[in-house]
Amino acid sequence: MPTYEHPRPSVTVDVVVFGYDGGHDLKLLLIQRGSDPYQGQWALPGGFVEMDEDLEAGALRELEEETGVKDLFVEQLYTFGKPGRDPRGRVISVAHYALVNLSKHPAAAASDASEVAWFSLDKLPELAFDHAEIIKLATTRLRAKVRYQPIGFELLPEEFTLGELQALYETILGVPEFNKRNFRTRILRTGILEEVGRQQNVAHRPAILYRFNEATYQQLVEQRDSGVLRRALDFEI
Amino acid sequence: MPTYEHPRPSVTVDVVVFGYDGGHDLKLLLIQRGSDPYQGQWALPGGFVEMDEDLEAGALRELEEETGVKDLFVEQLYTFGKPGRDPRGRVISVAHYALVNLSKHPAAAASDASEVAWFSLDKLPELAFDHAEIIKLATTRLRAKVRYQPIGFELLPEEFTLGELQALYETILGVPEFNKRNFRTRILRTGILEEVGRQQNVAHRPAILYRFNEATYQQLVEQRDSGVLRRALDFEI
DNA sequence: GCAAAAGTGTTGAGTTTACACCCATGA
DNA sequence: TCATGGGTGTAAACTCAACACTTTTGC
Repeated sequence: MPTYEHPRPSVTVDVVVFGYDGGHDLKLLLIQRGSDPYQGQWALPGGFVEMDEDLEAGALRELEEETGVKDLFVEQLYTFGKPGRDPRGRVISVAHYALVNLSKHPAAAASDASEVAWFSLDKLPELAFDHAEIIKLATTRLRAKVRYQPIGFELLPEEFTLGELQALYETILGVPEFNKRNFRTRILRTGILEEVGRQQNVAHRPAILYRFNEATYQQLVEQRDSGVLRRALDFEI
Repeated sequence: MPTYEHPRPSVTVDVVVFGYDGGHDLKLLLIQRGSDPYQGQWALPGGFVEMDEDLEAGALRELEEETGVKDLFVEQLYTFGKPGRDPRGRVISVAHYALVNLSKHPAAAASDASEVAWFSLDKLPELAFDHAEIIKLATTRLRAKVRYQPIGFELLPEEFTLGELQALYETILGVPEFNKRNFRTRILRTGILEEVGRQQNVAHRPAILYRFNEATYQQLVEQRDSGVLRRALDFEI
């Protein structure tokens, strides 16, 4: 059965971009739609995938075209394909999420789309299509993932203090504040942080600056994969 | 920009079906391709998605058409879209994985495809397209997921003993054997098992039969979502 | 000296691991 | 009575959570 006998849906790639600037909330990058459907409404950056590009590459391309933001961590999230989710016809969207540190990637500049802005994750505007649902799933995934994989580091500058790291975790997970002592012990125990210096010119004891050590992390992952199952299972729930 | 201005890729849904029959290995359901490309080679069940059907529904439809297997747990896995993964042109595959207990769903009967068979997961034939890669990802996901979500129950009959459950976990995770005492304590502590009787006619002390209690599980999930974060984070690695 | 945030010691409660043992059944 | 798998008691090792305390800086 050759391909051309089949009706073909359109395929888009959309990106949920989380940004962090050290504050007490996560930001989300949205664009204002310049044309119908949903003209004038806010939506996720994204667009139709090209015939000769990988999905992730398409996501990054659309993101740069529409918002000017590039060079960030991106990962596939889920594919949304319910018939009727787009009034133009059958459109299947391969959704991605991305993480970015706002101090490295300054204010997104528009080009394709009429407007681009960062919104606080808990003060989002009304969204086009099923994008609210996509964002909800991305948020859930981010919260789950940050607890067992060091993706949080993508949201921080190259060098950071343990206080900053802890504030980030509290922000992502939305918990009030957890015990400093125990947070430090846990993070440092993993060995994935590397000391790189000390804070300067702060009106308190200067904190040690750390950097994420990817090599050590990879070692840990391999150790785990190649046996030595610490706990057989863990219905943490 | 209306949809029809864009070139459209084809979209397929493929399913990695894991089966378990109580033995010491997991099985995988494959079909032998009846036409080119890859004619005669083994491949995942799947096919082109219809214009008016949901992705998951398409996966289940193709699965039933090609193998006769139906009524099983299915979940989206990942979308594979590298250009060149299908010699017919741009084909994007939304891969799913499914779990099935072989005693409930007897030998798959062919219809569309020329042949259908269950293979042991560690003795797979050469596979068409990038299906080996898809299976690898599905296996990784299954192993990860079974450790924190009770999906294992989909692979067992309605009622089962703790011994059977433990054997299943050992099979999925590929570990030699873990401590009986501790496995039992952990599973029972969660409260998601419900006693339903006792084994009959076995040449040893009859085991208690259990059933998975979905209601209790849902309660646990809600408890977790609505606060009471037991551990703030857990770089288990 | 004071405020502010960094960083540390410690202890009781709780959890995990490991091993040894007893139990009920059919053959 | 034996073999087989089901099921339990428990103690030492370890981990977690919580709290109070000391340190270092700029002003």
